[in-house]
Amino acid sequence: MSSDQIHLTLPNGDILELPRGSTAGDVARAIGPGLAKAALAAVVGDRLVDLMTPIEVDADVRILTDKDPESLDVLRHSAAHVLATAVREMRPAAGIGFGPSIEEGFYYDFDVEAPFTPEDLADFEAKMNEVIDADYPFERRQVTREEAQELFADDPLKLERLEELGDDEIITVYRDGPFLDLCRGPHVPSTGRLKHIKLLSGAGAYWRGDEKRQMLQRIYGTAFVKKDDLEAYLRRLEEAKKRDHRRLGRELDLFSTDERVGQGLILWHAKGALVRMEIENYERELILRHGYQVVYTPHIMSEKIFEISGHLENFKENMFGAMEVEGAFFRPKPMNCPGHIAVYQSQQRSYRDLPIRMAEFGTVYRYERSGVLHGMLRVRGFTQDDAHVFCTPEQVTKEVERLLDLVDEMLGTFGYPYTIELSTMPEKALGTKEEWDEAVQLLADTLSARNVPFDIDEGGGAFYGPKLDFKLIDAIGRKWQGPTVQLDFNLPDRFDMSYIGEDNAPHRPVMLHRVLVGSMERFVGGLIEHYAGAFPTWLAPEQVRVLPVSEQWERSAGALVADLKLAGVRATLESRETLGYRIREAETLKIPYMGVVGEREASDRSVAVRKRGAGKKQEVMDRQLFVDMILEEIRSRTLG
RNA sequence: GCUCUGGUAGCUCAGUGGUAGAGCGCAUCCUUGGUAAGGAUGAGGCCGCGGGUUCAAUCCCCGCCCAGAGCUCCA
Repeated sequence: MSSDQIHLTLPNGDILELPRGSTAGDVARAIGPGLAKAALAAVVGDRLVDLMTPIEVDADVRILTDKDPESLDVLRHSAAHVLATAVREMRPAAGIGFGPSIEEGFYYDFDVEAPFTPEDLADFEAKMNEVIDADYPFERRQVTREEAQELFADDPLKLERLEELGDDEIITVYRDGPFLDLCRGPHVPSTGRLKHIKLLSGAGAYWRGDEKRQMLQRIYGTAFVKKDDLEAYLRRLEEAKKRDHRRLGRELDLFSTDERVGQGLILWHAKGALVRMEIENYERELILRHGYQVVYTPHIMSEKIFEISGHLENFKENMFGAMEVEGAFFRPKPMNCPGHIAVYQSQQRSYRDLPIRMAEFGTVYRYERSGVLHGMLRVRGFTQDDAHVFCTPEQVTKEVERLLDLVDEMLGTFGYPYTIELSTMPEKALGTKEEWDEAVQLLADTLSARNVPFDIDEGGGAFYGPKLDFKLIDAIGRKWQGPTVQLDFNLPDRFDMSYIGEDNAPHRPVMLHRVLVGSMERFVGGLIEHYAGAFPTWLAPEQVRVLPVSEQWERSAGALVADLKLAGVRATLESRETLGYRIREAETLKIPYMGVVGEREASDRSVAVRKRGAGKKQEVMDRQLFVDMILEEIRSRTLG
């Protein structure tokens, strides 16, 4: 076997022998002209590379075509270069920053005098299509540091990036037509391989994401292999817009904000409050069944307790300022844990008392910078369905398991599939590395023991402990922050918490923080989008709207409303305007059921039931059956 | 907080250096309807707030407040 040959193993097990330094493109050509033409990139070993990168050692090689999901990343990264190509053609003075592919597309940051207008984006997109039509090959070239410095002499941002590259790193540049970029790759073979691109928006972005650095102008776009995929993505953006909880919140009269009240503070209207109340009632019933006790603690507390808890040390920038009362300082609480600990410490605890599972719908206030506020999803005052489990070290695993069950039951009720992330020690943290490792291990073991899959979020823990984050997946596939379970080996120390053990000596309890919905505000905001405003009957603020065909049948219809109300169903009577108008209105308001009463129904005490979204497919049924059906639907919290 | 964009009737939005319009909604009247908009009439505006330029500002300029798209950060 000669040393200038390498052996490349293909996915089907075949081994190709090629000269050392051959590229993945050569591999594709060796396999066949069809694949050579279809190839976009390749995976060599475990590395994603382009077809121009030389291969120096024996490896497994897999050629990627537009059928492989990995090639989408490459495609989008190349699209970012094509964007920069277009921008540089039209604005030669534009400085260039970074241009990576991201989850749903790509962006490129430019250093320009003035922000881009929507018209600019349209022009750039047109230019991009010219670049694509020109089908410039992407040329990869390895260069020395000195060469690179010369090539990018006029691009200070690129020079800065170059500075950071270690001496042992390979420096490569990529050219497509007139545009040259410092870039690690990989790229598709030529610009003509990009078929379906779309520029989406422009916005400011700090250089290197650092708010102390200059603001660049970022252009977001996306690219897909297939036209259908691009169109489906754009449709999904439209769908997301339609579901926007701020818009539905107003249209359905669920909540509002008021600048006189202040930024990031939610006014729950009667209908929104009903949705929240149902969730709270459900959850209270759920947790009492799961062995929790419910407490209430004050909204403001003396600063002393936040000194003990470490919040003034670690969370101060998120806390509202102090208010002075008779020489003492008070603050709105940013978390509920200190209050719960104080309840725990109101008496001496025995191991026989543990575990104590203490819950509260606790309203907390956090100072959030104005720019991050967003509808109900990011606010300054919110109510957490907070709970703390105080237990012995031996009980932790069991308690975590119980929490997994609780979360599973709760999320099932709302129809959310979910994934789990385990977050580890962040930079700014209380406690020792050993305590953290122990806690992380315990959580991981508990999940593994039940065969629950999870991802690791390195450094994503809260400052006081590692956590499990449950990510909800909504009806259109978006991820939302869901329940969290956090282990805390720190607060018990800071508060010097104890319980008396079997040995008649004091011991330190373990503390678990957990939320299910997280914040009522964020959860309801998310639910509005998940259900697109069409709440399942048990949550719907108005469950049944009864419509007499004409005012003549108002008495009969009114009797039905009375029956429904008596049974505990939220029902209303609407008799103005035409029947068609009222049906349209009820559909628009996404009321789950309409009950139409006319001559026929009045005479035999029935009702024509029209279900939301079902159009003319209605069912005439006995009124008692109708009431029972609704009640059962509410009782079982049926979805959709 | 930063960059940009916006703020006109309850909502969605037009509009102009000479104090303002549409559709929906709302009110009243007519209509008494059979499954997604019946008709007529009418009310409703500190044109976000403060200052400046101007004979004159909703419009131009400055500051502030609020909202939106992002950046950074989070339940």
